[in-house]
Amino acid sequence: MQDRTKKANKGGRPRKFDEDEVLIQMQRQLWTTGLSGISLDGIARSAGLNRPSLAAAFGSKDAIYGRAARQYAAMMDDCLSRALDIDNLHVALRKAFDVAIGIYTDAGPDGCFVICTAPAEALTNPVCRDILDLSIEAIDALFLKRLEREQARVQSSHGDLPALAGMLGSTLHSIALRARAGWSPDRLRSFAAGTVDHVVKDLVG
Amino acid sequence: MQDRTKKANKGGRPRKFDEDEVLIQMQRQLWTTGLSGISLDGIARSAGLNRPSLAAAFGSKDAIYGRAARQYAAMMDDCLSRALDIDNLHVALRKAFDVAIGIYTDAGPDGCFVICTAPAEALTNPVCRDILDLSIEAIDALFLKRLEREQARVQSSHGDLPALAGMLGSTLHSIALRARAGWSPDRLRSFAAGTVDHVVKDLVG
DNA sequence: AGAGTTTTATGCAAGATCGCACAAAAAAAG
DNA sequence: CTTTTTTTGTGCGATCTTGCATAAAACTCT
Repeated sequence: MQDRTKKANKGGRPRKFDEDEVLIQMQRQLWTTGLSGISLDGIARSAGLNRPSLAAAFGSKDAIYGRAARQYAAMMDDCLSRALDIDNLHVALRKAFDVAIGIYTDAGPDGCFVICTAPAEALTNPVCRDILDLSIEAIDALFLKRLEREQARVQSSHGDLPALAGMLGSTLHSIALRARAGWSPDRLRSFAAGTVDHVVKDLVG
Repeated sequence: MQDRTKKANKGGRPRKFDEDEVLIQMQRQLWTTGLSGISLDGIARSAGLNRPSLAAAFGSKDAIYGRAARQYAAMMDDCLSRALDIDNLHVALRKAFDVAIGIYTDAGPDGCFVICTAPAEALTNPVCRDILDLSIEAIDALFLKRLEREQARVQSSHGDLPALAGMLGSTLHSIALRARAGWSPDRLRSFAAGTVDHVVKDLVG
């Protein structure tokens, strides 16, 4: 009966590594190589611990990927939610895309962890399929919620909200891919502005 | 000095396979598993020939992927161009998305070959990076060309054409991912309609 | 200090992967 | 019929990958 997190230590040799820290390192590795692009050996090396330790702490490669992906998705949701919390819709949307573009390009042309690495194996690996599906729905829901809040604020019934939210989600997906293809942050921001301006004008103007 | 295609046969044992036919089979295999999701052994098995023959005819796994991807991109470009050739903008765009959705879902929830398999290894494999970048630019260009044609037809200077083309391209990218996540053709068509209607209204209405 | 517990670190064994070599087979050319 | 050319099919060897076993190390609790 293994506990998912660190079990309440009642003795035993102490770990040489911090679980969260190692998870971040493995996340970065999987982010750049994809799930099948790296072996358990490679992950262990890049995380600075040996394979049996890693296997004991995290399990199989799929399990590691799953945890890394969920951690990423939660972080992303958090960052976007905070940005979208801004009162002015236009500012909120631009901020949300700015934040995302930052994450997609800060450490290199990485793009989105989920959007760029999960699809490749979504047909053969339930872990990838599930996280992909969940992430897509989550992003749509995030934008839709923000647009609904805006529509409630101004009493206008302009615009098909789910469609507009879908356009914002699509733009984010595409930016994730374009970042991976090497587009510069500036170019990505300008690209995002096109859709954002459009959506805001349609809803408010 | 190897010829890329079949060299003008002036003797020698005849091949037991058709090169184009085998390429299609390998393309389908790579489409579902991704580049790193299958071994040369597996590709050879699924194509019905043995590894040395395959290596002699096509080269490394990267070379195979490159040819499969280029073939797919050319096919896609062709299909979309034909659809966009329709005079009525609204009909043309809907047709283009219908065709794409067909390709993305006809044989299962495959999504787009390039968009779903290239990003994962784009950072570590120049072949993947290049085909991804090219495909993104090609799709943008395709939509932009069609919108410019429309703007020339009606003498209106409404709308930021590159931005609108980008929104259409983003929608196509997103649909490629959503198809891979298991969305039904009907749901995808309805999703596409949201952006298409929007773009058409902005440009023409 | 001793017992119990947990992690570390090394290493082995089985299987996958891939490049390459080599002989046999099948066709054209002389 | 022989030579030349090209493909086929088998198989070997080196490396990678992964699960598992095992002994030593480090810490807690009694």
